[in-house]
Amino acid sequence: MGVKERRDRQKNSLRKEILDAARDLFASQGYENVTMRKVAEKIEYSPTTIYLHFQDKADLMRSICEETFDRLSRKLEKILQSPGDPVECLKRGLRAYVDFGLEYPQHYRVTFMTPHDVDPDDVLVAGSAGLKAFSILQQGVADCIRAGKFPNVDVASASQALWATAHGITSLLISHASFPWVSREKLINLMVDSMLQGMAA
Amino acid sequence: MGVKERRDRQKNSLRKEILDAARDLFASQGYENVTMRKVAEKIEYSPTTIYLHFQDKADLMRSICEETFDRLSRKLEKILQSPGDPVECLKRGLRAYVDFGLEYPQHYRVTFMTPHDVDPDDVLVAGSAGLKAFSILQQGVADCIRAGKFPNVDVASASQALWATAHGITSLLISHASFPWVSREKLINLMVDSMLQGMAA
DNA sequence: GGGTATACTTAACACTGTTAAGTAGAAGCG
DNA sequence: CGCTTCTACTTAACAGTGTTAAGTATACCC
Repeated sequence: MGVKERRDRQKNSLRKEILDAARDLFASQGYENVTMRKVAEKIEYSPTTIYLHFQDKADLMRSICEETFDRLSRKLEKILQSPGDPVECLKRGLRAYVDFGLEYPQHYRVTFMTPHDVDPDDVLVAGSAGLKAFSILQQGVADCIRAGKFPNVDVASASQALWATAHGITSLLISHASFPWVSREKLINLMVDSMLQGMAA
Repeated sequence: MGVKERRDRQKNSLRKEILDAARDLFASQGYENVTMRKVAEKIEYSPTTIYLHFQDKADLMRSICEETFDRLSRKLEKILQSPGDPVECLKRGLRAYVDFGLEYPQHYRVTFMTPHDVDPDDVLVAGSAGLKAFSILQQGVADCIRAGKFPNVDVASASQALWATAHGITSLLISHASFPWVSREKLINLMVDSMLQGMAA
């Protein structure tokens, strides 16, 4: 019964084609400026074919964001589980977070800069890819606390504050790219260092 | 020649009616979910009438955001020019910034969480209302530096870092409202205090 | 009162995401 | 082989969007 398998393979390969085309378009033109018809034209199928593989436009974008954010999660895991001072690891993790956001601004925008929870059902589903990355950061914070590096703060507060810090600079650099920022390096260092120092106090 | 004046008055009053209707709708339903036809229906005019007073939908929203952010600017001016420790003033200013964003999430979203500068011409125009508020904060930072409170940091770096800090928590609370945040109070205090402490070090 | 400017509306365009209905062809089965 | 059924896909259409061009009634000016 290899027939069904071949069919599945074909179906999957078209799904991948759609994802590839959409990823390109979303990254270069932004979610709102990409139409289903544009994606369809790029893969040389009719627009409705996409709906055989994805529920709607948002679902298509979500799939792509999940892929991309999985890469961030893996990178963060590697960084935060590396040996050495946990605070130093955390610092490197936060930097990696910002770098990632700036490397995939469109994905970051859709995942973290767009309101997500009108529907209280899919709260967990909606930003799940992004929230997984956060939970890894949180684990890094927990390591620091366990090592006695952050007295007087709890895991939740500290990790949320550090997330908001990294998100603040990431999202502002994305939304106001042509603002006369000081050196990105300097800014990130100042923020991350100050915040980590605040946790350590 | 009071005729033209009366006409102007009438024209202005319709403009105000449009602004009032649109402000309501934008605040309650969000920019994307408000259509020109909805605004028109609310003021009981035809949709095209709006275009006699505003260039397009974005222009309408921009006018409203400018109004709203002007109120923030005035509030920040009052806070930052009040007597006492400039660092304490700055802290209160940052808190006011976050509170403002949470009070007008839709306005904040459009002004600060949406990319603005595809067109390099209207960089200054686009987020002008919001950027004015930033420049007032920057002045507060300058006061702190002048008072010798922030050694080892320059005005630009410090104010940008503090802006990003306030923006980080504001925008995350807006975009992920149903995330299990720790107490808002606690979070803002932790972030602002840590960052200010970092500047003071 | 006749001509002109003003304020507004109606109709339409080009486009969007999405769905319902239709079609060619392969698969399954006698 | 021949018939039916299922699968992958397309065509046509819907309801809606922001926006513009063309038309209309009314108030103003002389």
